Amino acid sequence: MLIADRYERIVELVNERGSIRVSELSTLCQVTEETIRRDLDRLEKAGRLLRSHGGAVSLRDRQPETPYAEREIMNAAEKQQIAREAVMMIKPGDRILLDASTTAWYMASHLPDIPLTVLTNSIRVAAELSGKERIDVISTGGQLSRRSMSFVGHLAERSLELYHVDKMFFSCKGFHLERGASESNELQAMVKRKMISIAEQVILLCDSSKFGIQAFTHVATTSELDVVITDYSPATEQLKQLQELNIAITTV
Amino acid sequence: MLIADRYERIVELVNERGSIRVSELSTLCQVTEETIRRDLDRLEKAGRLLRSHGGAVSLRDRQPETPYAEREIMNAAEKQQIAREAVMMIKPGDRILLDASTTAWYMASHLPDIPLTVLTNSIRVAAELSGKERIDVISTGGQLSRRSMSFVGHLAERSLELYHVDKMFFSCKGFHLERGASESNELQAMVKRKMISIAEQVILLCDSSKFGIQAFTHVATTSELDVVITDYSPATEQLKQLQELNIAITTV
DNA sequence: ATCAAAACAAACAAAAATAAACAAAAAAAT
DNA sequence: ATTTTTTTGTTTATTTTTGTTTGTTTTGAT
Repeated sequence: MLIADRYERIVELVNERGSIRVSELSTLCQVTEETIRRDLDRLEKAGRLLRSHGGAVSLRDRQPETPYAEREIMNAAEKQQIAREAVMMIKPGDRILLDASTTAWYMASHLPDIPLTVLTNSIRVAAELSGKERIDVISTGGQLSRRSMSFVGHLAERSLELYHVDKMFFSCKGFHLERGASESNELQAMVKRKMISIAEQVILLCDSSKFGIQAFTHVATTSELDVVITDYSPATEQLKQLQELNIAITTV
Repeated sequence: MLIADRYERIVELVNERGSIRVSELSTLCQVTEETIRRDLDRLEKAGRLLRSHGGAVSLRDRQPETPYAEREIMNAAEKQQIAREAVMMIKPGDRILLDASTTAWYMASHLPDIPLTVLTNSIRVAAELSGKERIDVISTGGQLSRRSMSFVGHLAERSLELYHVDKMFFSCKGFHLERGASESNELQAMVKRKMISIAEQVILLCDSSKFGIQAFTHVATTSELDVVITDYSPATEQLKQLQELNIAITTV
């Protein structure tokens, strides 16, 4: 069994039963208790369960039910999956950039509390990360955009110019293989374009609802992307196209 | 049963019945009374119930409506009064600056939804104002300061340099007639000094707990202030001093 | 006020769980 | 093919939990 499969199995079991002992997981997964303990440590850091002496407890039922605003979010489960996958790309010490998308917000909530520098224009991301002490959070500032609870405009772009980051994680309204990533709002698009220009590696978080869509404003050509994380399974033809552009695609 | 499960069970039982005896919990959970006592100590420390001789009582229904963080705020009523008074100084079309103090946050919540431009380094102020559509909100951005949920540092100061405002409303740790306004945190102090430099009119929001106090870092000399709003009644001598410096004082 | 029962706190010891260190095996990177 | 990294199991401390014992404090009835 793959290690990731075991992780999934453990989380599943914990959520199913509410709580479970290390010893039980050990026999169920056919690995020693030590291994299970190490797994639980990681899963706890990843925010997928809670450790307790002797075993682990589920986060479900305990965490406040998803707030009103969140229930309306499209493809929430897929976005969460994409966010989890994206978090796995992050190493301690990384300087990363998160945009004001829902998926980036999910990423923030799944980020382990490790030394990191996070630059963002999202209030929600900043607020979420305020609870993680080891993470250095920097906000771009700028004009408040109510709809996305983020900062845009000249000041936001100007602030971004001061920095350089290892990885940028962002989402958009639409993603089209030939036409690239696009956004419905001009101000948001401008901020994202600036973000791309200061990032070493550009990672698009793209749930299936965005595939094949072209929105109002151009944000990035496909070749500007380095990685696409998605729950959509592209056709063989499309995969070849991405390969030719040297873009890694991760399907969750 | 896992320890965490027992904790949950205890809290649940306490909340269900309002109160419960150690002996009863002991038989229900199948552990000795000593263990229950230790559990109750921890749960009380975690703020999940209240200890009492012989057992524990629920916190439910006892909780005040103001959230936990707000309960700890010193002189909350006075600060609210000061905030209301300060809001009365604001005219439609004003460009104002709010710092990251509790009083400024209260001001934000009392601001009417009129055409205004508000510049701030506080996340709470920005979030509060996101509900008022006619107000243009601009955040400075910068490094996140967890304690005050605000932005500080070079970027915050740099952003401020781009603007000029009619009125700045701020608070501080201490205010001393001879020594001026002071702050305990150097980074916050630097931001506030910068704020003062870009404001036409400087208004200090000063509840009585701050009067006569001198904190670590200097923020502003008394003569830099234009208005002081306070719930403290200064002595005639002090009033004369303020008058000589041409500083208006409003006592709420 | 006095006293006995109940409740508690502190100290200790045994058991369970965990953490740390190390080496072997497996997987990934070069 | 090799080196490096990651994962895993094993062994050995260390910590946490729990029950027990002993002495102290609180409570409520006399």
